[in-house]
Amino acid sequence: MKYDFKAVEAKWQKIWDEEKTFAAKQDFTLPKYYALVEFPYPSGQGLHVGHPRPYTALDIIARKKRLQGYNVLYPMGWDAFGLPTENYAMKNHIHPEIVTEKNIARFKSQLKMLGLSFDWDREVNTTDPDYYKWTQWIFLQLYKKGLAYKKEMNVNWCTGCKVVLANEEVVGGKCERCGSDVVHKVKSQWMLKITAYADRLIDDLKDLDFIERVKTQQINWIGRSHGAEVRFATTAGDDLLIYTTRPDTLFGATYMVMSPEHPFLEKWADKIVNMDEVRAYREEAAHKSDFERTELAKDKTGVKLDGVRAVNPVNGREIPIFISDYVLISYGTGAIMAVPAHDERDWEFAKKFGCEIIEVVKGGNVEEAAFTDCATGVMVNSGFLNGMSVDEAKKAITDWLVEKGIGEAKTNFKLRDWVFSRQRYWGEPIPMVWCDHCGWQPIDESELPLRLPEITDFEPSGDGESPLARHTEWVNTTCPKCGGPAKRETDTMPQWAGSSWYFLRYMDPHNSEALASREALEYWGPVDWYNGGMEHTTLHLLYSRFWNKFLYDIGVVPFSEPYKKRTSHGMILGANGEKMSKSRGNVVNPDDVVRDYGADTMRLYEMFIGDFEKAAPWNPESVKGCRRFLERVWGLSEHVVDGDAYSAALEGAMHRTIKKVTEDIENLKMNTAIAALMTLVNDMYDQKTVTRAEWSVLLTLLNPFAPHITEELWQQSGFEGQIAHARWPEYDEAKCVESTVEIAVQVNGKLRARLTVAADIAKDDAIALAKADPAVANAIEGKTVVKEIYVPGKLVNIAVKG
RNA sequence: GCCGCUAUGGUGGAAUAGGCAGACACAGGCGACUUAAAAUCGCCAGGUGGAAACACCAUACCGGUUCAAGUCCGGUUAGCGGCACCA
Repeated sequence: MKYDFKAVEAKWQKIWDEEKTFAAKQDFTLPKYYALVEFPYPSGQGLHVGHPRPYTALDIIARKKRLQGYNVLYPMGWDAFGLPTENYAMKNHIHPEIVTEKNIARFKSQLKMLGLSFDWDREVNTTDPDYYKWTQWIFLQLYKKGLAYKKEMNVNWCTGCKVVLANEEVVGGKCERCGSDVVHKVKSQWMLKITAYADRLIDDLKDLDFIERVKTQQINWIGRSHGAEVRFATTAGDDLLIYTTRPDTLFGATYMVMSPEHPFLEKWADKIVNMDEVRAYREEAAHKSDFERTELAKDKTGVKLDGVRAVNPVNGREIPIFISDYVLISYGTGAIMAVPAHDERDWEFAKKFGCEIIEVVKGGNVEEAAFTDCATGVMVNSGFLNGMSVDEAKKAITDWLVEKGIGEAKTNFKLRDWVFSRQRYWGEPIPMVWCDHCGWQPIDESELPLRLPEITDFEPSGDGESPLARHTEWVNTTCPKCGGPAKRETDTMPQWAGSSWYFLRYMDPHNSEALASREALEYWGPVDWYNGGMEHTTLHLLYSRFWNKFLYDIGVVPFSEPYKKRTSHGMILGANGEKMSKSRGNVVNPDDVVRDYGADTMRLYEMFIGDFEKAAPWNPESVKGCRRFLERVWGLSEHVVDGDAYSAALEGAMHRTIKKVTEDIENLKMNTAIAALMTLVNDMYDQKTVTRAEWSVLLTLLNPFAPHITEELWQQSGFEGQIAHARWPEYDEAKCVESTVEIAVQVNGKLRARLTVAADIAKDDAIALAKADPAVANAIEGKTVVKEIYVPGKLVNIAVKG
């Protein structure tokens, strides 16, 4: 019979659907496994060949775990709020809700076509009011704990999307999504206090099984540094507070620098003689874009304050104060002590402005360059610190500062609070109300979900106001506190809101009383294995860890980290090795691949394409090889003979393959697992016959990769039930080794012969046999044997001299 | 600038913990079947030289450790990613 993949795949997809074969069981006594892939944004373009790579990989994990007896949760849903849908809706005059519905239908049918074993009864959709009710509920809890606040501030404004962006969404001065220029704008914004979790977001990474680059990227992004805050007296009266990571160099502080935006400048306006110059500089700095500031990084500019000086607290010396845009108002205290001898930026500035350079750590030549090595230096010119190492001095000076009441140890972070307002329609309404008497008030939880009003004019106004602001009938409401007239918040939440907790909803998706029941959370959580893109490392992944920790702190969730394990897949590139894109004309459509070769071939190829973590180019020719392999498996069914044991010829190969495939799947090495299965099939063809025992094992091992064909062959071969309910085969370690092995014989590391010997041959016998080989004898003749090495089962190496 | 990762045939990629480099495929060559082609099956296949046996060279480059290095160490180059005036 011919392998009719279309009929086979349609048949089994229908059966799985009708029988709910892959639904997670409600039996909380079974061992559980929660496998998760990032839910997609249902774009208008439909599925891309990149999507199935992680979906198939975790599908294989999920299917294997089921065969191993686990109750598996492998869910899927839709991260459906967002700008592309809104933009498409505007262009085509269709409501975003309808666009979303259409896109989801398309995505869903494409995912089903791939035979992915998702539990479709647990599908979630972030734009469903029953879902975003809980997104809003979490926001209210954040507000009640003081972790959501509204603040007027300088924010990133995308000129393309006409919307405010979080720091995480700005890449190299451009919008992460559309690539447009990002400018600064002062706006009143809802903020989430992610910085309150900065320490824990770093420290708790330690015990997680995340790939290393994810951990380092999050650590870098959070950017923790340890140092001290020190108060410098000034002749203006106010003390100037600074932050430094090098308090040990305090004796070398020869001037100070304030950020041009520092609030003291205006306060000191009557004392600063050259205030005009200061204001002019500030004006200039404000007009520089982020890009310009970076470009000019090398060339320091600044203005010296005339009329105000600071006092170095360690020696009472008066030192000058400058303003310069190399000091950022947003980090630390917005002012620094400058130690030109031991900081490159300060050194450069000092050279340009003729400031004094005092060496306080010996080890370099501070006239030539700043000496920044902390490991080897010894303190000099530093009073009571002289002779100490840098580390000793840091501790000693910090103690001294505390004792004198002029400073203290301090930890700082690069991480900023999360800008949480977006001036767009297609997002969750922020459930807050402004009352002129009572200020910001949360709406009552009983009023959730606060639904998006049905409007037709959802174009952004461009003036920084949300489209919702135009709808006064929705905006005007009453104050939940005093009952007086009030206005709703018209900004919506960012796209990252709904995805910050979706993994929790899957555990109990239809619960109307809570985001999920306690029992479901306790049983299913945390996620055992989460795979997703590296581009989400400092966005979704960080945000969702933050929300989960918050929900843990308020007792809603019983685990403090949402994901035990995190892996990441490489991109699938076009055949020319470039990123797939319409403009490059190298896009491969999964529909075409499935139509021409079938879902099983597509799945197999996606896994066989290469190292899962690395990018790999799509090779249309190579797809055929995977199809050919499945044809060979199909053809093998004609060679099946009775026999409930392995044949002698294949026994070792069977055990080895089971071991290899079992371990490789667990290590995400799907490509070598498939190679092992190919080798086994080749061996089976060499044997001409396959026993039913061997056949059932082959089908089971292949099932997670190619579920349709294996299900069909299982049924045709008369095995009981569905293969989806079969048991994963076991292997016997002892039977994985062969009784005879081929070993290599080297002379001075050079291969001279190969010998077939008993696997358990003694060292002396192996060496004697090796020496008896003519080629080896020839190579060692007349020379002195210095050393003889025997690596069991691998090789003999004879080292000779002369 | 700082931190991290990567480099293997014509191609994608294998190679546990230092132990036969190139598994498994793709593309290619030769042969069988066929009127022919496709499909399928069998064989060959890192490079150079040689009819062959065989020899030499070979995991980006240079050096080191070792009986033995793709793997470990030092240096260089190229590419990718992250951070980037964060005091």
